Amino acid sequence: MAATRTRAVTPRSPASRWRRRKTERPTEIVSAALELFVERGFSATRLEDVATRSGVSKGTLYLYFDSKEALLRAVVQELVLPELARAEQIVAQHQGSSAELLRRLIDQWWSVVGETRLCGIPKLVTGEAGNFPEIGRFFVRHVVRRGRRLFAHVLKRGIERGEFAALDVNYGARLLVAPLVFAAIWECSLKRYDTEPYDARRFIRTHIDTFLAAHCAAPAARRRRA
Amino acid sequence: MAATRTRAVTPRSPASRWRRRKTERPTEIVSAALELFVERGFSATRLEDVATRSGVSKGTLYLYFDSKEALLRAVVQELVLPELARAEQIVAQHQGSSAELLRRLIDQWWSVVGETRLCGIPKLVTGEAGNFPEIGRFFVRHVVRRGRRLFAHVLKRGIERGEFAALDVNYGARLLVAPLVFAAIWECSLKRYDTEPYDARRFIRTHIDTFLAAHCAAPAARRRRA
Amino acid sequence: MAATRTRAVTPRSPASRWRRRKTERPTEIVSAALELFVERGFSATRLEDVATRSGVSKGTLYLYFDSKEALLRAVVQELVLPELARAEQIVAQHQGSSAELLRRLIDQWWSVVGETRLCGIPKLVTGEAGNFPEIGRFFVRHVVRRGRRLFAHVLKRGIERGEFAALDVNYGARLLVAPLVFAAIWECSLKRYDTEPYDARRFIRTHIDTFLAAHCAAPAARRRRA
Amino acid sequence: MAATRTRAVTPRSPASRWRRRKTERPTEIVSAALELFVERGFSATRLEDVATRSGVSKGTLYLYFDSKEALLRAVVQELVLPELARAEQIVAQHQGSSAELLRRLIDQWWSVVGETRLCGIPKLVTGEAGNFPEIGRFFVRHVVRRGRRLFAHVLKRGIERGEFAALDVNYGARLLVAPLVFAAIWECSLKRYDTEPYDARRFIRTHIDTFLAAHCAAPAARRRRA
DNA sequence: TATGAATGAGGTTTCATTCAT
DNA sequence: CATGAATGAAACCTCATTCAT
Repeated sequence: MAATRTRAVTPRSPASRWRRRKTERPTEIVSAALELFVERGFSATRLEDVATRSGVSKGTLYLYFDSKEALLRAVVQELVLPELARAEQIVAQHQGSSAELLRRLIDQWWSVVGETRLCGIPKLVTGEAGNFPEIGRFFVRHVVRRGRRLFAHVLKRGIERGEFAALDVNYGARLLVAPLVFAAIWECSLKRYDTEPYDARRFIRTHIDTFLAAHCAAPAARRRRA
Repeated sequence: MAATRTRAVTPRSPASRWRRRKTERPTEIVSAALELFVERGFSATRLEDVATRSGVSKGTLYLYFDSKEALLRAVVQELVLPELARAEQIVAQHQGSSAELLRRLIDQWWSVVGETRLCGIPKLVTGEAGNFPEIGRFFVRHVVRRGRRLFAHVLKRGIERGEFAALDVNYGARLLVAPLVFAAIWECSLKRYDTEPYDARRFIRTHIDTFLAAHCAAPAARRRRA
Repeated sequence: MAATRTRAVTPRSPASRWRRRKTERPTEIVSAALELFVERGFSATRLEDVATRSGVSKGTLYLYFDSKEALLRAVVQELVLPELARAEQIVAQHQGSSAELLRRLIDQWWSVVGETRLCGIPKLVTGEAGNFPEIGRFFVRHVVRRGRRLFAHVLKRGIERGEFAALDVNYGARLLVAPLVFAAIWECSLKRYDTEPYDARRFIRTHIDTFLAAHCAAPAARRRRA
Repeated sequence: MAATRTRAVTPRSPASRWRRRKTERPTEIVSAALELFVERGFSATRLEDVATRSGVSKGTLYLYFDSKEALLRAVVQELVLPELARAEQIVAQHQGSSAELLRRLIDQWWSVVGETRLCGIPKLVTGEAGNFPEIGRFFVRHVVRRGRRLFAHVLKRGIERGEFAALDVNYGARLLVAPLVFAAIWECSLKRYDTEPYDARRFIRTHIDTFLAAHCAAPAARRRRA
């Protein structure tokens, strides 16, 4: 067994180097850092590789970020928060049933997290939270709780509208999020080693179907249990 | 922000330092390694700390493990497989309803994984699978699939006995496992930074209740438990 | 008895420490490495000493050489081959008698090998050939055989011109080289412990005189020189 | 390129272990040490390998030798001196011509040095003399000079008997020894990498033939030169 | 602003030596 | 006498960070 460390790191778009403007630099660096942090983990990622992939020199990184840790912080801050804002907008603008809203929200989640590079964020943050408390605190406060509150809000809306059976929305929201996060972590870690058939979309559909089947107030069978 | 790196590492049993204990040593080392790998991540753990915590010298580690990677491999192999075997035994010996079996299995899972040091294994393995393919392959083959098969087997049993509604047991098993793994990862990563009320047992109960509410075929069977 | 290991290693040119000199660095490092490898042997030489003597830091070595072995390879390649080429040129351009050519060749050999730092190369290579087969193969192919061929060529020339008595030029060439190599090894190993009178030049003259006395075909040719 | 370090070291005669008596132990250890020092060099030889090959434990080595260096010293002392004594006896007892004596001496030398494990002694000693002055001094005083004196004595005998032309016996002796030592070093270092035809006996015969052709007083042609 | 050569602290790994048994 | 588990100093090598250009 040997750590897979020698993978070459190639610049993403060498052709466009000459026309890159300084304002875009930090974004490109953060983007390259995300990819490498996710691929290799924080400690195993060398800043030289981040530099190479973002098409700058090692020294340039320090013009924009004070340290490797600051780069990790920037990754979380700049790439995650905008998506959360968009999700909140969806909720704010939604008109139809709460079940439908939940489905849209979860679909959206998977589209922007599960199927993009953001996919690795959960693995990255949970992995490094112990060593970098500030990252952990920031992520819990500005991402985890904000996301949970969003789901809790939708659940509350559903209960108030008589669509969902009563339940503790705190735990309900956590339960809605858990398989999504699990799927994201799976996607960028062990999935590659598993040969059994797996379709992430179908997994997530099974999840939301199960949740709604259990908690939608409508069917008599369900109400009986509650 | 600074990485929390300088936490002192204290020997677990300083009294037993100078006795030859060839058979016990590897277990102690593996145990210390698990704790540190989980606390700090694989790369960030220094072998010197593993040595200190297990009460041996740096050189002694190499009497038992060829490399840091081999130590990681041993951690997974020696600490996880025995628990899986016990879970399989529970299933093999169970007599009552499948819903009951599912609850017992999940309770057991949380008792031995969620509430012990094993809690950190999922975070550890998913975090390092990318850099150590052999670990990833081993874990998928001998832990993930074996565990999934166990849950799938129980679901199949329930369906055949008319207790559960028909469903794809592959995805059903994955859905059963997901919140458990999520809870374990949460437990040893971000939980410490979240001040909102959270009780893991209750989260897991919400999960299994939801699953059974959605998938139990006969209302009668369900009502009996409630 | 104690190994003489703690000899101080002083930088060769401390003044030039902080100038960027990408092109000169490798040469300086190789040069320092040769000296230390010869003084102490390959294994006993610490890279830190090579760094100190060449006036760079430990890390800088790895900007230019992948490993300690690569450094040994560079030493052989960069310092030996140029001298061989010069010797071949002497042979190609020589006009006079073959005996004269042999004398010139051997004088030259001693001037550039026996009396310079290259003196230690035979000891170094023969000592490490067992542990580093690639070094051994390289040295045999590109140095030993090429040198032997050069001497064999001169012998053949002499025989064809009727200057030398017939002899197997393969063994003749080996016999010409042997005392040269021996003298070089002696020079940098045991000589320092021997108090008896010894003059390397005279030893080598004795050698070539003996060889020519035995193999020159025509007494006339020989007497002319005397 | 990688150092060939992982060669297995196997005990030489595992069957006879139980009947080994303590007086033989040191000899066996010294013998194993010689082989490994020659194969791998002094530094690269691990005492554990010496222990394994001589069929004892690592700790046992220290019952007989104070340190690794002491072992090296013992190797030289115990394996070389007896052979020198035998050579001196040959000279003392010889009756015939000096040329014949020289041939016998050189044949003998090659039989006991060139074609046995002693073959590696020159490489070993010249390689380590720099790091272990005591070894160097011992070897020069008790081996090199004693051997040289032996050859010088034979040359003097030949000159006095009118068999050899006059020559400085100091340099003559050195010249006689040089190709022998060279051949021994070649044998255990670079020879394995050279595919060209080579027969050590023939090389040595060429050497002694050349020497005698040059220095035997008999032929008129030779005397003229002298 | 951007570079990249250079640094040096700190990591993993090796192995001569010790010592309780 | 003999063992071999244990040690810890020291080696090779890495990489976040600096700074002259």
